[in-house]
Amino acid sequence: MQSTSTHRPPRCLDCDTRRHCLAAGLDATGLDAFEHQVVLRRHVLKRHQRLVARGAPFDTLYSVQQGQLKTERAMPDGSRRQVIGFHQPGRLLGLESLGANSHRCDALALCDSTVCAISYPSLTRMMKQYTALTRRFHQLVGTELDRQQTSMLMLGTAKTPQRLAALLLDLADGGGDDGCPADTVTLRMSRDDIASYLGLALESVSRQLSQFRVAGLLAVHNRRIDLLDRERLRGIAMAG
Amino acid sequence: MQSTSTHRPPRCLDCDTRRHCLAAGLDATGLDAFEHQVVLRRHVLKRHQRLVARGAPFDTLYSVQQGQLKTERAMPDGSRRQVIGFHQPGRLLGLESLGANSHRCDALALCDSTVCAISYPSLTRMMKQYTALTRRFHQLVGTELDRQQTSMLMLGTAKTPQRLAALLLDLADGGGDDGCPADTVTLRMSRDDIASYLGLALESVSRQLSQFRVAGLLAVHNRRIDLLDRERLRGIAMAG
DNA sequence: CGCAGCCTTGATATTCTTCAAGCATAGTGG
DNA sequence: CCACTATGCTTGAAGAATATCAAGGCTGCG
Repeated sequence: MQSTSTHRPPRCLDCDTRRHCLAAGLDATGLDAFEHQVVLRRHVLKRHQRLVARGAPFDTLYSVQQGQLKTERAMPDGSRRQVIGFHQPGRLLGLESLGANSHRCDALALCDSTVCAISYPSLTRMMKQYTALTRRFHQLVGTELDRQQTSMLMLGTAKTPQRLAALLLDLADGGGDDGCPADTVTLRMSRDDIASYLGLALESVSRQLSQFRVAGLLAVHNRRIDLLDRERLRGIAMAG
Repeated sequence: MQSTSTHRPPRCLDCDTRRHCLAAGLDATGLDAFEHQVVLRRHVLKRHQRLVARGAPFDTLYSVQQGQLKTERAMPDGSRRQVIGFHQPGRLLGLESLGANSHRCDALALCDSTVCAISYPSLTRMMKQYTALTRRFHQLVGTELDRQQTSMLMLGTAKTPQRLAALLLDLADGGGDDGCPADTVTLRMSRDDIASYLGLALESVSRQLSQFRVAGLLAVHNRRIDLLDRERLRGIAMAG
């Protein structure tokens, strides 16, 4: 972890993403305990700043409060990197390290972001008492596994158009600040990141975007994408 | 879940895989509580028998005691299936459903197997009291996420030879009944299953096995594979 | 204004899939 | 016990999808 501002953004009670985060479902007392015993601090990250480095000792999970991050993973020998996930507010980072002593992924901010550092030992302690917290934690873990399996399914069986359409729709859902689908998606990541995540060459991503544009499915303005025909995109994402 | 024998195979105390399963690390008292309060029953499965059907209400996890199972996943519309994982003794099934009300995967026995059904509500209750159990559960969850991310990395970035070499070495590790690497691997799954898991056509798997054979890396006797040159296989799995 | 990074597009090369045929194996019933 | 059949596996040839190589354009920042 690298140096970050020590400024403390919204406390749990005032936090916009409380509804979706690990603390969701806690009452006022619980929320207070969570904030003081479990949340170690809040990190304010600048674009491209690293939050977690692979190999760092694991005792902290991270909850995205604002912004967006990517997690990356490399082969043991360093060859072949891949983006494993894009993380929007409410998602938990570091879960794949629960079985190890050290973090298994790098995590980097795609835009200016804030992240809550969560003490894993303290979380464990607090879960003994707060069933709602345990339930929520397990929910997030399950969702994460589910999401990854969906990614595996994409990487294993889907062609380029399906992969890209699915990602765009994914980013659009929950991309609206209200958590609702938005008709315009701002890509916070480079074409390179997208390609890596989808298991494609970056040129393929570029070409596919152009094809979607020509087909009238969307409009491309740099990293802003206007979804013009959600229905057809959804059809492509599902069945090709 | 389909009908299974009601015979109860090894109790926890006598179980060979206790060392690797969810109950690892529990003392005698804990083990007793685990067996009586958390383990609902043990399923004896015949080859090809289904343990879990996608969509079944979720309140049970499964721990593999003996044998091997595969989990499969399909697109919502049913097109495109993929094998998500092969599960050997000690592994937990159903974790991806923790965030949902219903199971998200199918699970099928690849050979005659026994599986412990674990009540998720009871497990949650018992974890409040037994820290070691919580720790172990989180460890298994983390390992599962880690494993899946490694699969994503393979599916996204690796060529055919790398994928297959990595799988063979994976199956060899822990394939020995003592949990140690074995020099001969018995594939419990079809070429089709392997291909699906690796995101390839089954013909590609077959061809690649032949190439490995010609190169003197292994010998193929149906589903029994003798690994003749682990080192070179490992090199291929890592860097191609 | 100009540089640097990012993105698009085109041409070519490669990998993998698909289609098709034949072989081997394990299981079945005579 | 043996022949028979279904299933799974291997191999070959053709074709499709995608990567790679190469060049040029756009954009945002200094």
